[in-house]
Amino acid sequence: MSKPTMDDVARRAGVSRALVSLALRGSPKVSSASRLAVAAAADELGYRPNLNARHLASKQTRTFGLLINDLHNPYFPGVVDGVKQAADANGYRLLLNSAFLDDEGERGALDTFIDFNVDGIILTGAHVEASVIERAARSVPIVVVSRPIDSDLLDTVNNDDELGATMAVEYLIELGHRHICHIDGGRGGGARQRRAGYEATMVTHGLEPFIVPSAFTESSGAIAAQQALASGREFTAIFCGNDLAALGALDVIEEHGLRVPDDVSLVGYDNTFVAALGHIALTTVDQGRERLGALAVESLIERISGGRTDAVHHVIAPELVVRSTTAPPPNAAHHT
Amino acid sequence: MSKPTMDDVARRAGVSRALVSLALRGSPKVSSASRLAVAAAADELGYRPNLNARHLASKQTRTFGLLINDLHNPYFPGVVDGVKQAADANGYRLLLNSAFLDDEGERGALDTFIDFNVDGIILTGAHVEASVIERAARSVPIVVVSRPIDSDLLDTVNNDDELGATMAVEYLIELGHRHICHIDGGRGGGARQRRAGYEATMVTHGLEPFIVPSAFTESSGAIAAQQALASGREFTAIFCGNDLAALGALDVIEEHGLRVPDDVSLVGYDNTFVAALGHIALTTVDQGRERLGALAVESLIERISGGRTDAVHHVIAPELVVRSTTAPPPNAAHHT
DNA sequence: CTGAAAGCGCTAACAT
DNA sequence: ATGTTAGCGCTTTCAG
Repeated sequence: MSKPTMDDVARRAGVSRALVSLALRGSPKVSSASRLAVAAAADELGYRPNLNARHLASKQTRTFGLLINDLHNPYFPGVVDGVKQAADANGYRLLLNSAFLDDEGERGALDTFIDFNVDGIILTGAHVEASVIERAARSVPIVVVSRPIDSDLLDTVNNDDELGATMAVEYLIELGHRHICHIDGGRGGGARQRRAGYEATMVTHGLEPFIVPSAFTESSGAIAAQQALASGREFTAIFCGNDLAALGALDVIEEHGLRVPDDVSLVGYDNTFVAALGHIALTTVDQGRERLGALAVESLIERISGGRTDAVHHVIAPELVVRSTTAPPPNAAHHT
Repeated sequence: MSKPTMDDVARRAGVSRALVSLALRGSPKVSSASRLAVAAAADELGYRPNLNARHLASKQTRTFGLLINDLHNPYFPGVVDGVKQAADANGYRLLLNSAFLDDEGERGALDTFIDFNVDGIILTGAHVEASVIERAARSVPIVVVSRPIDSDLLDTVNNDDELGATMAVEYLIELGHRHICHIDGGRGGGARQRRAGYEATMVTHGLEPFIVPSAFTESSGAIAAQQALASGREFTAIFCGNDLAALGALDVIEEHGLRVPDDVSLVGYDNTFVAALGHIALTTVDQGRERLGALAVESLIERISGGRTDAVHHVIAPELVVRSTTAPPPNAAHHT
């Protein structure tokens, strides 16, 4: 005796299969007598609807595909939380896929979502070319989180990276820093905007930008810090593309016998839990990641149920979180 | 013009639908001529098979459900990596679900997996009662990672938590510690075994156990450390249930003006990336999490393709990773 | 309010 | 090697 089907329930309840379908989904056009009979029968049989059959017949899955690139980056769980909560609240399931940082994998994950007939896709941390995402967006609503993409085929949800970077750099300048290095985030989501914010702010203040290319990982942050130190260029502060890179930089700086923040100030981005550890206490910028996740779901639902078809690009304001890795530069006294 | 179906491909290639099905799945009983014609037609049409239809018809999904409880714990991404890699290698897709730490959610996630008809389920970090999991295991192969469960309905994959704990405590004892506190992991996977290892080792060495109940999170670790400190009981070292708890404890210890490892030695469990940060340099125990993930997939495949039906419980050896949070106790000189 | 009938797009015998 | 014929389990018109 394998799993009971809807027919079994119908037979047991003494009604037709169609009615069972309606009753189980709480349709208003079912008498309460039948409704009860069906519920009882389903319960006794331990009936569970076969989702594949349902999805095939209804052509919708009440499921969102969520593609996360780097599960190792503690930034993402926060986004997932926001997405998950909003999805739950709206009766949507989540199909998660982490893609291991390679474009081929991301493309494949997108295709799989579409083949599965998800009702919408949320991408975060995806590196794949925008055109690939746009192509996919023709068959299903897509929203991209934490990566600004200028497209009218899909929605995006971001914090204002440029503003966040500006806030961080302005803060360092206020502290008295003149030589501020930026370890950038390479292809990472929002990295370009943060770099732009850094650059513009430096220029505005008549300071010379000093950018070391890197990525959103600890190891690349370490390498970049290494290079910055080896370059011989003077700097008293580093603004890193994200927290992870800052962590890597922190290690290298201390290995070189320099102290943070006494010799070098350090600022990250994302306000991940690691930044909050008392032992690290990294000054950083908070994106409001739960909020971003929730907005992503809302966007999708607007398209699905609200019939919206034009793209919306959400931008929320980031927040500077000052902790203990920032202080006036060592020679601040001379400058005042 | 909506998505092309298999019929469209068949028509275009001038063959029957069944043949398209076979050709597309690389069956050997298709002439290379047809194979080519089908491939060409599919390509021109941009055909993609509808997975829901396929799954419904074939009654299998080539998909594993992966349930992770706490996405915020950096331990899990490692397991996911192992799982993902092994799944890819064997042509299985992954359906991830993070469950937000509540039993109801976990139960729901399990059901959803089953309703989706996944071919197997991998659970990690799940707190839900074993009986719930066992019930689910009657309809689909299940393997539980990093939580020892004595059941012959499902497989488990674990590191030897008791051994790992023993190694950690033995190491502290060797360093000269006599008063070692254990901040335990409560309901967390493997927590009971680690506690047992701690307790047994202490007793073996004629030392008195000092256990503070806690959980696998940073905040609970902090609270527990607070309690340990407030208790007035003497201790020169703490063995924590996992890295996260150790991080929380570390903060509290330092807030109390004590230094690690000079005043208090600290050991974690899991060897997450945070432990490896130069700035933290936490002594900890490595479970070999990628390996655990890979073994989980292997177990599932043995049941699915190998026809295995009796339960297998894998236990792999953990490894002590000594870093900088451990040192002889402050008064070591007196003891020698 | 309820039932009958026709698919959803694919796979899987069974023939040929 | 290829085509025919049934379904998989559900939803959804359409009558009544």
